[in-house]
Amino acid sequence: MQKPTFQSSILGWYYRHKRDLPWRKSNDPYIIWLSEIILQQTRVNQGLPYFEKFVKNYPKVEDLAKAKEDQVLKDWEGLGYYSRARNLHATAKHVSENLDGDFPRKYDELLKLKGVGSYTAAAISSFVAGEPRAVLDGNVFRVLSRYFAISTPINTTTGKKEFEQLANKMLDTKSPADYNQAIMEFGAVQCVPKNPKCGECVLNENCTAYAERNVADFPVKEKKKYDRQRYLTYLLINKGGKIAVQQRVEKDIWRQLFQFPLIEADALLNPAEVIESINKDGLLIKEVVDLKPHKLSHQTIHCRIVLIDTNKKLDLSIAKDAQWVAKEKLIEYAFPKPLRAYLDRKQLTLPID
DNA sequence: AATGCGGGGCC
DNA sequence: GGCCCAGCATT
Repeated sequence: MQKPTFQSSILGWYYRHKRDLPWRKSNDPYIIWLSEIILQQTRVNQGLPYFEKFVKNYPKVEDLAKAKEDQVLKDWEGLGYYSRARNLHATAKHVSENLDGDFPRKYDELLKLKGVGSYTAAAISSFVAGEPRAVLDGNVFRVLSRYFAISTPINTTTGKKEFEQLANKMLDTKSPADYNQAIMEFGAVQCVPKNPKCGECVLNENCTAYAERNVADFPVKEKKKYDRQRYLTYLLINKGGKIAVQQRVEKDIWRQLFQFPLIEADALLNPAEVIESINKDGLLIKEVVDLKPHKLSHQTIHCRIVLIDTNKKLDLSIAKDAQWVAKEKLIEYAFPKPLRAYLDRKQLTLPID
């Protein structure tokens, strides 16, 4: 039985090598929850500044509950997976209004919250209440699949079930908080996806994949690949110093973020096609800028910005539901990454007019 | 059971 | 260019 060895080795490694991360200083379920939502599918270094920002701007759950949704989105701008921010806000309101501000600590209660799944519920309940629930994230999948040389694909239902059982079996129920932190930290720092230094690993004596010299083959994952190409021609319409801005509402990427009126088609539109498609004369196209293709995990977005001058009398149907925002106020809106990057660059050079 | 959802860093 | 990351919700 190698379970005690596994546990003590990984815990010992953790106490020697753990990084100094701010959320580890807290035992407040609200603070831990903030960090966990931010870190979903996100590397620690990328999430860190956002965590600091949210703790500073919203020190208590009531502060987050009171905030305007668009402000929460603005604070989340650039972090991606924006449904996390919407669920974050909804849950803060729920806890503040229905639970008397008392943030849940038990696994079953946490699981009911929007945006909290089995991983996050296990993490919070074990960290703040010592509940013996094993976390199962990308790190744990990797460590366990290598240690036991398990070939079941981790992104299948059977794989998830098998690893969940194994993870709970390996859990050190005497110190679930430290053990959960330890195995994730171990995966993030030592048992890394590419080129792990197995020669100096505290688990290498009993690691099956290392013994078989096929560490790189784990974890096994069924790959599904397709890369959708999308073409967004944005109309940056300037009417007397104000810019047409609209909010995305459809169930699609960047929902609830802001943008300029756009035409999505099978290709980017050239200026003549833009004029034709909005069916207006008297527009002055001043500039056309193509952005570097923006790669998401599942699609590549090709963006073109067409700068257009118009006048007060012209009523463009494409900007019908838009609000007209002064250039200097654009900074207050949460934009998708490529548009924010464009606006930031523009800011450095010359005004948008 | 499968799919969609962001952005960044690494190789 | 592909892979992966302190996953979750929806269908």
